[in-house]
Amino acid sequence: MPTGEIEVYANFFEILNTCKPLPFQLDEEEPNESLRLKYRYLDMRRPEIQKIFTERHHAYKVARDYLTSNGFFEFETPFLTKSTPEGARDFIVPSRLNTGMFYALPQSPQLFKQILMIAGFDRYFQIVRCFRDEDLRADRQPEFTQIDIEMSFVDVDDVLTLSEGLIKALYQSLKKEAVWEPIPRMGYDEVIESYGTDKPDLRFELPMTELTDIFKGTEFGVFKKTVEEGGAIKSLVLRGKTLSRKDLDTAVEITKEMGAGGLIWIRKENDELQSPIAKYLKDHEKSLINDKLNLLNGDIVFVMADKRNRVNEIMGKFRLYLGEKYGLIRKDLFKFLWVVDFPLFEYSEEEKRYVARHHPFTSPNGSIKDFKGDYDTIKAKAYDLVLNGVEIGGGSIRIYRMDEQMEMFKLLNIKEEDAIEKFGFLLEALEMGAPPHGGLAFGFDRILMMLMGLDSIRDVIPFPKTQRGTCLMTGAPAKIAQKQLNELKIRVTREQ
RNA sequence: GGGGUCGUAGUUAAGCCUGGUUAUAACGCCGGCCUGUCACGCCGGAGGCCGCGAGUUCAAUUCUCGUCGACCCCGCCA
Repeated sequence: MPTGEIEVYANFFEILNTCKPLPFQLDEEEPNESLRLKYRYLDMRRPEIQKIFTERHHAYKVARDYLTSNGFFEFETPFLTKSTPEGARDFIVPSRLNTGMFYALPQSPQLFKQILMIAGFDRYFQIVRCFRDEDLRADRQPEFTQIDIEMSFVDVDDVLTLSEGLIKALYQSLKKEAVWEPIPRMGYDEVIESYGTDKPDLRFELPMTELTDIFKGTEFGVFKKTVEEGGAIKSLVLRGKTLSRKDLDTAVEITKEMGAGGLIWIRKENDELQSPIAKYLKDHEKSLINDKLNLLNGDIVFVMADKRNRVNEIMGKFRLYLGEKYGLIRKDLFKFLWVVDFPLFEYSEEEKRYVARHHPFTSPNGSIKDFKGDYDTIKAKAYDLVLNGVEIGGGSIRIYRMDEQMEMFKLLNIKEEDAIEKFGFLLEALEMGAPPHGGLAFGFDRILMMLMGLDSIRDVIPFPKTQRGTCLMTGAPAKIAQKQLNELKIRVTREQ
């Protein structure tokens, strides 16, 4: 007892097991992570870790209760399934009974849940492991858990409303705090133009303001060129902070490291705009900048000019840098945001073609048959839920008609025979009275991590992998016996 | 594939920048003492290929390069 107030008088005792000195002490400072992972069972005895996993347990229950009470049925879908093109790299499992053939572990149960809609179970959910063979990050593991949801006869609004109820229930369970106002929604285009990313951290303001129009007739070479070439000139205004000349130079340097051609700063002091490019700025330009940005003395404006998507991308990163460096981020806040109206397609530099931004079963806004050939502007009925700059969920309304789905494959340059080979079962099912349907999936581990205020997804996973995808406790992955390889008719041609 | 941080007793750290005595501390471990413990106390002790391998140097824990491992980031993650 921590209080030391209770004493036990024993009449008899028996030692059930003994304990060697532990490789690290549980009540002292945390040992380094590799030791914690090697002896995960000892690490997990610590009260902080016990708390994490009891909370995780409660969160499963909250999700199951919420979805069950909303008429959802829980299913299990196969882990040994078929590799699908597009998307993340699959984990592969060789088949012994079918030599030379391979299963793939699912990146998500996407097609199965659509099939379940066609099977007449109008509301499906599953708390399911997903597998993606990509490089790891602080918030990414090769196997992770999703709360996967699919509903029939719904549109975007229905899915968002239902999902919002779930996230609020989880929030309440984890934060022990009553729930807040509706989660705001923003269109993808607006989010990108304001924050330069599709997952903005709204714990601080600092949106970008576009100044391109102001510089229509500028004499400053870089800006002039940008305007002529159809680029964008955008600004961030840092208020109430004092920056030295060195701070400003550092800021310029940072953006260059991020890939910017350059960054201009303008400072308002004594009602004057100071800047390295002040001499190129005409009076009316200065006053337009001043008015548009409502500048006060002491404000610092950072201006970048480049191709539009480049400015957005780099200023988005720079915004985060400023937020972090100048303490603008309110760490105590939880700022949710629905990002809606994603583009249907995006151009893949690697493949030199347009690919589905979400996945190839995502419904466009309207009929695909109205597509006029402009891959860049067509929107999808796809949405993401963002929390403090991290994507914690996403989904879409699906295509539910065979002809539309085939058209989609055509636009993605996927040959008909390939489509049939890969997804024939889905296409066939779509022809047998498939209802309109859609859904989403939450990243369960990420939600737990965020709401518990932890920095790593590994902290909320009982037996996580290291950044190189190994398990320090079991030693996986490992070589297998020659006999096993023989049974599978697999030969290893090159070892590490 | 690329960039970065870290690696010193069982554990957590200091020392390294600026190379040179016996590599320091706390906790843990071992032994002794203590008849009311409960973060016990007191006394004593053991414990180190300073991740590994090269190089520079009269001399490397310290400087350089490589390598292995953990972590962070870029690419990648529909």
